[in-house]
Amino acid sequence: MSSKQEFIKKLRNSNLRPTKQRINICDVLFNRDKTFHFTINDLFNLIKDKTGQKVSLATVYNTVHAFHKKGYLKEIPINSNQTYFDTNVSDHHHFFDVKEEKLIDLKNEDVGPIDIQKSIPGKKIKSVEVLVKLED
Amino acid sequence: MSSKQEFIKKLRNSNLRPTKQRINICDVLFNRDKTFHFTINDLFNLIKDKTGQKVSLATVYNTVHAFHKKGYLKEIPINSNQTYFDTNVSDHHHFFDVKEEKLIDLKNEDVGPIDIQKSIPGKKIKSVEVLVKLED
DNA sequence: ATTCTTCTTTAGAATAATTATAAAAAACTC
DNA sequence: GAGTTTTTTATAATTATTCTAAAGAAGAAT
Repeated sequence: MSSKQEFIKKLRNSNLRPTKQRINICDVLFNRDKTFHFTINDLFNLIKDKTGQKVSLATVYNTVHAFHKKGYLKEIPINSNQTYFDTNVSDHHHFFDVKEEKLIDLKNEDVGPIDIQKSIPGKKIKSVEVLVKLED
Repeated sequence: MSSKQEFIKKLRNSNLRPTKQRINICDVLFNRDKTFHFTINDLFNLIKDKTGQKVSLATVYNTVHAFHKKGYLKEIPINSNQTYFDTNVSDHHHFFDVKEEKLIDLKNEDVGPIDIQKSIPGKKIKSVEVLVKLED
């Protein structure tokens, strides 16, 4: 299946029609080997750079949120003025280089199993995220 | 030592003069048994409620940031439009009840040791934070 | 205590990320 | 192709946070 067909499938699954703009967003997001960490603003600029076509900021927001809701993108819990997303939606953790404001993946093996020994009645665990901040 | 004397000490250590406003902020922050998780806006409103005196938002921001810099407050990495702080500056982790937008402390024993097996040349680990999201 | 200097408070303006709006354009249905 | 629904877009609105500058309070020196 060509990557364009995959994009269309992802969009349809997310209840989005496959428009030119959204295909361009997909092209930047999913047409890559390695995991991709980004802010909306990063993505907005990369679309212009890579596809030569401008997509409005509102469309970028809407599309990213739809993908996030569907599970094609993961939001990374981090303190920053901007929200960070990750195309790697598997269960994994992150380094955050505070100085450079850059994220680096940590494989699950790099951290080992995390066993939460406390529970809250009526609540279940949705996710466990480890953030390792790095300094020089 | 009275709590007021402690507040003054904390303020001096943070390079802040002990003003009436800042003492009121300290009163809400540090005059309590349990750990306190808050946003700036929470704190701003609690000062009015508890002390009956209004402190300007700018002063709350400035004071909280000075305490954070000095290590009297800890910032909690979490995805939210607002920044969360914690008066418990010891090494510990958090539950986050997504629905209620509420944080709950996890003792270190509740999580167990976290052994990061990967390292980045030239960088050292500043902190390791575990965030466990809860759902119903 | 008085004067002088430095720091602080404050309201309001500025900034920046995000969300909402509504009219024009594109996609889909028949 | 005609009609309906969705989408895009520029722009406005919202919200958290930071900045600013003038008036007030704290600290130091006398």
